[in-house]
Amino acid sequence: MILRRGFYARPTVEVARGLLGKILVHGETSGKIVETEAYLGGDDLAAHSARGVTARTRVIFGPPGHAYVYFIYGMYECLNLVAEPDGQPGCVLIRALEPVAGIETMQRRRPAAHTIRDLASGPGRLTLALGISRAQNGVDVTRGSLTVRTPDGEEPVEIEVTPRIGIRQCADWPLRFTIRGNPFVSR
DNA sequence: CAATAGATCATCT
DNA sequence: GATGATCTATTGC
Repeated sequence: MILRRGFYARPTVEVARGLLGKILVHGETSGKIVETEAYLGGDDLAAHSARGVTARTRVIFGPPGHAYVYFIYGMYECLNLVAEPDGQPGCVLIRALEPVAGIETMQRRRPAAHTIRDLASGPGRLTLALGISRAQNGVDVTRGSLTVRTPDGEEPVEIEVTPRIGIRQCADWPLRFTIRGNPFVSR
């Protein structure tokens, strides 16, 4: 089942928690989402949307259920899914996946990864493994080649909450969500 | 094993 | 002109 737009048109934190355990699919490759972070509107200064609408951040303010892909550190791209109703900022950073399908393709795209565990355990890693780039910025994630689905026989997940990684502003806000004990969570 | 430097560029000041 | 929601290779113990 592909997640419908209504799933994303909710508060960002609920979407971030709800995405854990879901399957991110791009072409022949897919992986289970095991780690997310919420980036809010308002006074969350760590979020790209904190300084208002710009050429880069306009998709965060757009309709939910779309991909926000940005380029960072001159080398890597990171994937977010837009939450909140149209007009309100909020997005969820996908930080780590447990590879499910197309593993050989992922290994070809990530020669530096020597174990399955390292294939997609990080924001920059999973975009490389799934072949996601800025070409996917703004695409609709409820249809097309990039989607999120509920797994067959979905199991309940135990969620662990911690501060977000790699930021300076609001560094102690508990907005990082992981599946407790899952070995594919990044370090 | 832990610490750190280097890669490299879009975006905003 | 500085900085950043990172990753990797290399150095040093």
